[in-house]
Amino acid sequence: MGAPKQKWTAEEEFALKAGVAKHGSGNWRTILRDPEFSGILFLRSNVDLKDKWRNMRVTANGWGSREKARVALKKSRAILKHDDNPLSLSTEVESVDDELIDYKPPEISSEIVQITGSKRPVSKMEDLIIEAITCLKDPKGSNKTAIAIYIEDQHLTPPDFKRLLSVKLKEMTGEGKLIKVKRKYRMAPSPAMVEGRKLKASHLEVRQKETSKEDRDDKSIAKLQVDAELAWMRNMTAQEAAAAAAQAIAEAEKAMAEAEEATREAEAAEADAAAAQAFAEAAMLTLKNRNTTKLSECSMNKFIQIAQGHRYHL
DNA sequence: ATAGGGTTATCC
DNA sequence: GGATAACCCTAT
Repeated sequence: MGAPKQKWTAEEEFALKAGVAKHGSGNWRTILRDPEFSGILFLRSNVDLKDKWRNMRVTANGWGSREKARVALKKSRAILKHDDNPLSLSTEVESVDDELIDYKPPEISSEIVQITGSKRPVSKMEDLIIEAITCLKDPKGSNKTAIAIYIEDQHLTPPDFKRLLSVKLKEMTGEGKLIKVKRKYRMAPSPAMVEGRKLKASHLEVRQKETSKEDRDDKSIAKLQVDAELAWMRNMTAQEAAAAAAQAIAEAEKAMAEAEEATREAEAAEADAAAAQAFAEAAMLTLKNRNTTKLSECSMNKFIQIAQGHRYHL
């Protein structure tokens, strides 16, 4: 009753080879995060990549199977123990890498960890579905189309994505991970949810504080636009996200004040754009200066979308 | 997070 | 039923 085996496509294999060529064997997570490959390998986890690479390298050689390869390796290790020349093994092993692909050792890249404007890589379809349902937060559940649109919005997806989604939804429903009522899917209840409600309740206090602040006079279109974004933030469920948002709002309002200052001399339309951009920048700065891993997936996605909406990129 | 041993599904 | 590929488990 387990999940059906998902065979690797030629395209996926190619992407894996290219990924190893670029980042080196062993840097599976890095390969997965690379926008160049994430679109193709988005269904695979880092462990999947590792396992596949193992399979590929054993079949690429004379050894027909992993078992034989393992035995052969043990043998050569045993020989090494009594051998005066340790190089005999190392050359042999290195050639394995070189034969399969133009393998480049990982170089120290000084690239800053970047969350670019492009879609984020992920590992598994199941995670994507859970993320979509959670973020859509429809109490009655979300239908397949809504889930598909959400995921396609956030991530690069292959042509047969909808079919894969259908298969996975059915599977997860069968496993009891999802509840399906009238073509709508929602998360199956779990003990952890009790905790979630408490967090949501405590967040209400944060929300009300913010609301009073926003009710200030302001007819600027930019302000309204920002309010819409703030409205979303007030709906965030995760406590961490609420904390981050509160700080982002503080930053944004400061930025707004400055932007409005500029409005007096500039054209109104220009000012709106500047204010909106200032907001995105402030929100992004706030996020960057925080431990972003603590943020919920939903909030991160939404922030990225806001930034993209303002054509602002990290 | 990765490596490697172990297990299961699938194909012949 | 064995070989293989995909998946799982666990130590580091």
